[in-house]
Amino acid sequence: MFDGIRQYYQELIPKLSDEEWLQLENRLVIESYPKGSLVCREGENCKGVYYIHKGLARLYYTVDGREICTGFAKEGEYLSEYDSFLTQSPASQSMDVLEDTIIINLPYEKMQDLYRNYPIYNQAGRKIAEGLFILISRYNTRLLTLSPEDRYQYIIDNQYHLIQRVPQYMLASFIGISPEHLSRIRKKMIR
Amino acid sequence: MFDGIRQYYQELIPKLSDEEWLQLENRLVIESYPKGSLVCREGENCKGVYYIHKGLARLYYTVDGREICTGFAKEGEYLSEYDSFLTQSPASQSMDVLEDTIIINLPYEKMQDLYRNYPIYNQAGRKIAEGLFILISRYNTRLLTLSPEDRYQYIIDNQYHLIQRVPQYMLASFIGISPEHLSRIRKKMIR
DNA sequence: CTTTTCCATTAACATATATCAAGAAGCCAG
DNA sequence: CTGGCTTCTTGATATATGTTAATGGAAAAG
Repeated sequence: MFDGIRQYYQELIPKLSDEEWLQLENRLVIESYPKGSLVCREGENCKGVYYIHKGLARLYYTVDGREICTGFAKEGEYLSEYDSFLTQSPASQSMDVLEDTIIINLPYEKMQDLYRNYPIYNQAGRKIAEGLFILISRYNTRLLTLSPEDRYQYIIDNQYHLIQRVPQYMLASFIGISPEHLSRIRKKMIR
Repeated sequence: MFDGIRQYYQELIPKLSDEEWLQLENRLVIESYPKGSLVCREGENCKGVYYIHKGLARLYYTVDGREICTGFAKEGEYLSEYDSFLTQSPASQSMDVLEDTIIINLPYEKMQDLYRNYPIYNQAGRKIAEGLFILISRYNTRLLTLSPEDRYQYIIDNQYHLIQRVPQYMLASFIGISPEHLSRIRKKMIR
């Protein structure tokens, strides 16, 4: 069960000891979410950082009753409304799962506890934050510098699993356009 | 000279010792940039994280010969093409200064050196990365969920110094619209 | 299976925002 | 001062993209 996540941390902290790992493992919580269910809700404090053991999760804003997706995570990846998690303030995005999903959750209090008592985890925390920064920064770059068509092409080239597992109208909002417009772009690209 | 930046780190690491601080101070480099000069250029590896001691710096993409601003930093704030800095890969944005500016630079190698020999700085690195994540994440939120008019209003309410120190056409690209459109929005808001 | 719901496509139309072009205003340099 | 940059404004026009609505197919539910 914990093999994947242990390897994940082992790569962040090469010299992680068995004892230190055990301290983390003892703080992890396994949670199971049926397809379509909410992991955390906009307006509430995000209670964890979520490692996806199996399944697919999504992060999204709700604006005027419409959903705008900003991120997805599949097996072996992390996802969280990290702003809300870090500041323990109301989230501006919700998180739900698009398939039956098993999550390994590191709750906020446990994580602070870990930082305090096992300072080596600051190194993991640093690299996680750095990784999330790079992720959102590149997402931003694509939104600001590429055309809608090129943004879709980027997904085809680099995140093809999303094309297979995520409904097209969600991908449309992910690249910042309407579902109808994406449909037209696809039609044009086929020619 | 180093008072501001020392206090900055002291807040990130409350129990920072004099010895540890000295190790950081010895690695800092003071740099002076005349108004309009480049701190780092798109396509090149970003060599530092820059603490602004005096002046005003800006981060921007160049797309089809046009500049798109994504961030500003004034005295007491940090700025960097952090993706490029962390990965030591070509930057997708350039950084320049809008006024005569004095920067305190922590170069990449020195920072890695610090992480290795003084692990406590992982805590500072974590908090800096977390802070930068929150910054870009909220910028993203505003771009995706607010109207152009509300994004401009946000600057008036929360970053008024930008209105005073940054040319309007740069602010326009910062909120994701053309200079002409911002001019019209301003006209409408005056009424 | 059959029914319902969800999703993708297509077309006609609407609109926000960009672009182009010109002039006015402010500001710096000689 | 005065002439030249740079920036801001304004108007006319263009266009990318959104919106609305209808259709058909696929997938899920019973």
